[in-house]
Amino acid sequence: MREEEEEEEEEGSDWFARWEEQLPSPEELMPLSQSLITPGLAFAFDFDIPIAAGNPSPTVSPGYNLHRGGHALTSASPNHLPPLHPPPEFESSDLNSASGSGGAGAGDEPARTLKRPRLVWTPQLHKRFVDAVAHLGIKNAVPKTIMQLMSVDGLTRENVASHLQKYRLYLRRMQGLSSSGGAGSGGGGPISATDAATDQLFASAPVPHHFLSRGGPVAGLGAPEPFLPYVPVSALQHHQQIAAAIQQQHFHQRHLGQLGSPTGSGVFEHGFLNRSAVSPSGIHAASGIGLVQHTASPATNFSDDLETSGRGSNGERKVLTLFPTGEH
DNA sequence: ACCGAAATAT
DNA sequence: CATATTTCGG
Repeated sequence: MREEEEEEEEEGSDWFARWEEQLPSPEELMPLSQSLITPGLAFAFDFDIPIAAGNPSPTVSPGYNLHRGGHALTSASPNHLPPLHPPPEFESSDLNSASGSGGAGAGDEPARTLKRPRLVWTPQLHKRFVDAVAHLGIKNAVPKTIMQLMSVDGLTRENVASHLQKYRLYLRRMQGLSSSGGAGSGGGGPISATDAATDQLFASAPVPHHFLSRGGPVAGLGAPEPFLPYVPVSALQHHQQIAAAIQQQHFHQRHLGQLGSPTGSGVFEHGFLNRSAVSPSGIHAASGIGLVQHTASPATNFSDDLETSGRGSNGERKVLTLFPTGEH
């Protein structure tokens, strides 16, 4: 059979291996009404009381609401391993579905002045973003399309647009760099420090060859492929979102000073989409989620590909460097 | 209405 | 200080 030029997923991305088996219909997940975050998961972060042990309360119904209390949580521990007592079975539980379809019109949750916390772009998420863009072609890669292709719940056009903006700048930067020999210092560098930092994120994802400079529609085909699995969303998540919750609270622990490393502690701990959309439906949201079932592999699936920690602690900026920082 | 970049907020 | 969100213009 044909092999697309898929990006070979290294380490840990098993879902790629069998994604074709369960490949869900785009229509199924297209409707981003499902709340990816299951209530149970929500509890996950609710347990902020680590080890507290007690927590025998599967009773649910606490309202996954993330309390914005400031509690430190595992902050000191470099080890952000997922708590081992996560909700073993996060079924949909009850959750006030009530309205469900009955609500009909107007049902949508206005979210009551709920401000969206802050979306954290994780390498995984970014990866998806890049993949989507790659398949769409820079040309057609517009926020809306990308957003739809990514099929990530909670992701809004604005989110993508913003990221896309940065991404483009990033690409531009690299392009220009190669050619300009030394240049650089002369008129000042429009170089924003941001670039350097963003690099680490962008570097995490392989940049599709032709991204630089030209971006044509993928070979000009009329019917774009189904893109890759839309599913990873669930797989990607898992404990990460827990971290997200943490981050959500206010965890902004970066602050390294001018000499600190950008990747300081906690930068890579960010989580994932933390949006508990609270979709009333919740019914089988599992459409695309629960497919981790008949895979033969026992433990696997989720694997954290995040590592890059590299925190030197020595005060030297450690940038992941997949690309030469362009040392000038 | 949407994209794109700047400005602003966290 | 770095990032993400929001605002402004095309």
